[in-house]
Amino acid sequence: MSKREESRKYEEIIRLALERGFFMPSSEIYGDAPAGFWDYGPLGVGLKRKFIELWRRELVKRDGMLEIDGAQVLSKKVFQASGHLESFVDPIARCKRCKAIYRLDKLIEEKTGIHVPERMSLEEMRKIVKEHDIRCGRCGGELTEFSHFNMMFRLGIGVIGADAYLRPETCQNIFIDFLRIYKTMRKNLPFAIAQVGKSFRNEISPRQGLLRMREFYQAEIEVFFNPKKANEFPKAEPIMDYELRLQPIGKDEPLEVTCREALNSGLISCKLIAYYLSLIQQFYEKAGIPREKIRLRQLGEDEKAFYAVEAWDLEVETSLGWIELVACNNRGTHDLGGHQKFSGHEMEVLDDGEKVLPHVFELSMGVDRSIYCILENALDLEAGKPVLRLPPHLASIEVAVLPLLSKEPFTSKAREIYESLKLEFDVEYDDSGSIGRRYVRLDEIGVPICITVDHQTLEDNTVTLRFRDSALQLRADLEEIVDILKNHLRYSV
RNA sequence: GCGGCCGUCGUCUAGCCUGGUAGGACGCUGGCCCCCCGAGCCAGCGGUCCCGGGUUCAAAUCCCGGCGGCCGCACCA
Repeated sequence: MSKREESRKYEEIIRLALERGFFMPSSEIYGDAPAGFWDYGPLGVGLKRKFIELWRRELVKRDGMLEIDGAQVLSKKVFQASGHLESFVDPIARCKRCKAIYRLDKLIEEKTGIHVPERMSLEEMRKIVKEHDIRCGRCGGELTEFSHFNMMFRLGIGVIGADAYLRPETCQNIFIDFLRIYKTMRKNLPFAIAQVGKSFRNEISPRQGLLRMREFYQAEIEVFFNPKKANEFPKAEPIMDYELRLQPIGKDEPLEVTCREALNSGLISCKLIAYYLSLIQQFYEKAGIPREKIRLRQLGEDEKAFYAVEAWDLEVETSLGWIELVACNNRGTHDLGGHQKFSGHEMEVLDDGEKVLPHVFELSMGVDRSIYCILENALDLEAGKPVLRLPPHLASIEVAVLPLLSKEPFTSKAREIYESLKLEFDVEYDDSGSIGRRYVRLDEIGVPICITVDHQTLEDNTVTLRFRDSALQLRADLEEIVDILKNHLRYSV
């Protein structure tokens, strides 16, 4: 694909999204609409719901996870304990003269070569700036307004305006609810808690549509386990021959290695992690992303989040490069340990008579980014007219019912079929314009099957089924329609 | 946040330089036609010209500020 064709793909997705109602900028009719906020339209909602249903099926249900739905506003202490108040932060300074804003740590490292650790105080940085006479790189002005920019949205609760924050990741609910869930849901280690919901990050410069938003959906899974038993994991046996696409630190390309090989060679630290990496890779294959466009890239020390011990990013290749869709982190005891310390509640649990503070392995998925990647992957521009080749089980509209001619008795018969299907399937009725025009329009929004009422229907109660991906047509008796649809639209494994 | 380019019906765009009634294509709606892959004909709908301010008799057009978009830099726990 040429560079021009690549950028065209992104533009085509945006055009399709705006023109057909997948998603749109929020507050777009007002001039002061801030960047990084997007609304899902009718077709986007359907796609997102089905994507999340697939996640629920292939991860939550498959693995017997518990699911919660937590508050988006959490107290200040939650983020003291999680480290976000201190670490989810960039040190910045401003030029007195030209008002340019600099990342202080980056500026110091660039000018002096001094490595600035995460925890260096503003005072220390101010001292270094003074000693080395670091000035504005643009105009040579003096640096001022040393401060931390925290990327969490701060809120004031109630009349006194008590400090609270919109969660920057959904998983903190899982950690702070862990104790009650453990005590009430009768689970033993290892087990997982899942949650899908909104998170909020005050990005400095959000760009590229659904790929970087200030308000976005995450679907997160936190697996609690005893670190001593991370290799005693019978569930992993059936996937030991499954081939992961791993890209370890220092490699430029992913390797196809079975879980068994990855474990034997020490690429992956334990069976538990190999198992969950397999589940997440399989999930994206089932969402229609070709294997060769998926990789699990290991993150080095400089790239990992402040809480991560071992980190793999599931990435998908698009016209815009490799996009990070899922952060797979071993968070160790960072979170339960932090909450134990700050709340005073003991988070240790009994495992075979032994008290352990569970370790946590997470699969933190970006839903909106995934939706973009699925759309881009599905969009076929080769045919001259765009065709959205979504997996049938992700299509917002599953079936369209069309009278061949927009007149009686075809329309009544088609409406009758539409009425009989609309509660069980996501169906649309369309009688506008010519049949060819309707097929093209329905292809563009990814409807996998059309049912056409034609002359023969009136004689023998059969209809034409027309398939999006092949453009093939076949006749079917109305009696068997429901079975055919169910078969074509079900999750394929 | 910085620099460059840009912002006009749902979409793509002409008009901007050189100020004077916002035009086209596609789409959409209705009708005719009665049609299996964007047919044709007729009629119609659709625009705070991104927002605010300034200059002017007059601003889509010129100037300033803001917001947004794209590209590059930076950022992306």
